[in-house]
Amino acid sequence: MRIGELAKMTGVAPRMLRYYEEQGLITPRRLDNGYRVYDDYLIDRVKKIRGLIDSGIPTRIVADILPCLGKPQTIVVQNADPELHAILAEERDRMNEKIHFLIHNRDAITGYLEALEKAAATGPAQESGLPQTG
Amino acid sequence: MRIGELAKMTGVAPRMLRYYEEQGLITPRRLDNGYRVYDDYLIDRVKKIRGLIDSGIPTRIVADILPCLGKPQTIVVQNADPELHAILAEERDRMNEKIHFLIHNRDAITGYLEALEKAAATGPAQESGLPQTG
DNA sequence: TTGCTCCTCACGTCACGTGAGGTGGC
DNA sequence: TTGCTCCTCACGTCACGTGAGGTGGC
Repeated sequence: MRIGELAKMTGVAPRMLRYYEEQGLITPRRLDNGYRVYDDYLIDRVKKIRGLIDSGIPTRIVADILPCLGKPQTIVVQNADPELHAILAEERDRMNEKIHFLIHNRDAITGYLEALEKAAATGPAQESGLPQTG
Repeated sequence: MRIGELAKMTGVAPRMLRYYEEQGLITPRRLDNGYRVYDDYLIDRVKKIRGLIDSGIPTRIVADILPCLGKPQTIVVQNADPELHAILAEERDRMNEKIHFLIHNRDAITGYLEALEKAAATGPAQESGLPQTG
């Protein structure tokens, strides 16, 4: 499949797929005309890459983590150096913090939205209590 | 309080506090020597700013959302234009997606870490099954 | 003076977005 | 030819990090 189709399958823009290639996260083959060709298994890989980057993990660490997330049967744990363990544990903690923060903020925004809708239903000039952030 | 103390209280680097000021999110007073002075209530505000930016909300939208999250008793819902409602609803949805993604990735990483630790306990040369991402 | 904090540029980085200008295939 | 996709530069942006070079207060 070519870059446009992979972009549609994953929701990741072609520009970003080229960027991830530049960062060494994916290495598609090329046709004679220079067009990139992607195998089907890369759909999953790209989604994982997006998930990790979205989690705030920089590309060079994504490159370390990726082999841990694919083809579980073939991962030889012995190969994992202790440094990777530390990196992963740190990232997990950071992700936990982020999850809590996100939930907190989402609830605050949801509360405000509900107040807005209630106000719209009962008429204008209302005041709103809402959950506190911080 | 000065910038260094606020940085300690919030975990946000002085450079970032100056950046948020540049973006119009906080406006500290100044001493005669040019030093920034922050009131106590800004601790909370800075934490909220961090939370929102960490949620992937850009500073110019943070500026819109901030007044909704502080001093709940005094928010007059009437003042909120429908555009803000749409922005907030969109952000809430985005945050929900992100939360799910983060939880999924965290679980995958946690699973791998557990496999690593089990392998370390039972000896080397083990293989690891782990939860799939994607 | 020493050591700490603060200040303002100002350049670097990382993960993007967005063109410009050109080619390939139906 | 038209319309679509693809290509490679290459500059812009946003939220930062990291100095350089200098000042203020104990």
